[in-house]
Amino acid sequence: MLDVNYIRGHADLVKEGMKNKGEKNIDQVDELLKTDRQWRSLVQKTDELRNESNTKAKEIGQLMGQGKKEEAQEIIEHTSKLKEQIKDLEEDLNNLKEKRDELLLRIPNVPHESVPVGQTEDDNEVFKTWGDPATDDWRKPHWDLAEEQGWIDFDRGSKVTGAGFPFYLGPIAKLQRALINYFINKATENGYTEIQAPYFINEDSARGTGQIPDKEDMMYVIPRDELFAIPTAEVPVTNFHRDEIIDPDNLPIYYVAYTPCWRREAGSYGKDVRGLNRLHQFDKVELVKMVHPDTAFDELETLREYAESLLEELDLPYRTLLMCTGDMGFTQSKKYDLEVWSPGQQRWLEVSSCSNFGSFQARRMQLRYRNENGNTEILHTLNGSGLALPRVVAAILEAYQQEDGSIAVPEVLQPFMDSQKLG
RNA sequence: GGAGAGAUGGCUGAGCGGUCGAAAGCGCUCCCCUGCUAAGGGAGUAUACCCUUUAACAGGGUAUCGAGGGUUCGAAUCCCUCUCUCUCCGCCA
Repeated sequence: MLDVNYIRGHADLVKEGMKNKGEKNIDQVDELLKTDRQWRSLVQKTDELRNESNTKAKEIGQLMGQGKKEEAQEIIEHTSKLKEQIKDLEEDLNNLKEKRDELLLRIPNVPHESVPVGQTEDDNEVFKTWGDPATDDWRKPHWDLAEEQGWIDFDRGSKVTGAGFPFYLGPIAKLQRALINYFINKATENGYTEIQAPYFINEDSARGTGQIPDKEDMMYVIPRDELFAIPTAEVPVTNFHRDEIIDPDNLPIYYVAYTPCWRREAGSYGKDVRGLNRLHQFDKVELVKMVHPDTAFDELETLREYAESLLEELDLPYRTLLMCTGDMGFTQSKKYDLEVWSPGQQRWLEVSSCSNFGSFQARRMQLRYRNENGNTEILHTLNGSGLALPRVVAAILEAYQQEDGSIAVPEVLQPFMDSQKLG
């Protein structure tokens, strides 16, 4: 959520940002400002009446204390009318406030000036390419490899749960465990605090990070207990400090969390969902940062570089995209995507998304710090995958397959696998 | 799941219908005194929003004593609902 004060002063910038993000209801800004004006004038009126009522109530208290009951009674008659007026006004006030907040929640974050303006994924900027994407065509796609060996069982996953919930067996299960360990160890060596988070979240948390109201269809719901299965560790971990005021000495805060992630992925089809490309449940190691506003964009660069270093150490060719305004989503002000090269499929697969949300998430969740002057200020939040497992597994299977049909284990994972070969 | 107790400011903890945004203590900040690793004195010390005003400060008002609703001229105090915490029993990795 944006700062209303900011919108009041920069309505044009907000509208332009919405237009660039491909939002349709740009009129909402004007509607918001109108509602905000109405709300404020009513606040003023209501506060005045409340003031009068409070003053009279105190007088009554004093008169009662002095035993002047009759004088008190006169004032009581007057103030009981006041009370009704206040009640009416409060009802309007609540309605306006609700409408204002509702509109405010539906206005997206403004893209940073360094973000390229564009409409679709074709307008994303290739920020960087690393390694040599192998275009020789003898390599098999990972689903052939894994099913030949009986390492991933999609069919039994479908039987037991449904499509997109595979079983991983033997060497692949171990490989995933190795990746998780490698990712978490590396992150903690780089200053991140390891944190294990709940896998279900309540509605307030979903609203805090912006899954509600924008993206609620992406989540699995547990209606009986009014909970959601987490679509990413970002949600519980960022909400960890919700409604808190952080001591500036403790900034910046870095967390690394491994969790499964659940996403409904409604509307996906075809090659996008083949094999491990897109699942309803997958494992991910997530990085979350809470930082001083002045450092947020520098922190985004170090976050990106850190995520990139993981792919480099795994020796997997990748490219980094700077997402254009139209492709980056509701809550972000700037976002990079890291895509690993899948030689068996001859295509890029997204394995990390590093975003700066500015104060957008933190304002929703009242996540603040105390600045140099002792005043409270909204923190800035960032997060990035480091990394999402299944597509990394897919890339490893494909890129590390040898001519003799065996699959090598990336060097950095060998200590965790006690082996140089899979299987 | 059953029975009971509770939720107050950074912390401890009073208040149980009026002068309470809230005693006291601790902690923290500033000042004074004193002077050697201590003690004493004073002042300040929640958050959000609205208005006025400012370069910044500041001032006025409103709301908030777990959350929401109710009673009342007036609620931290009374009533209802919910959430959470603790104790005991049951169940369980």
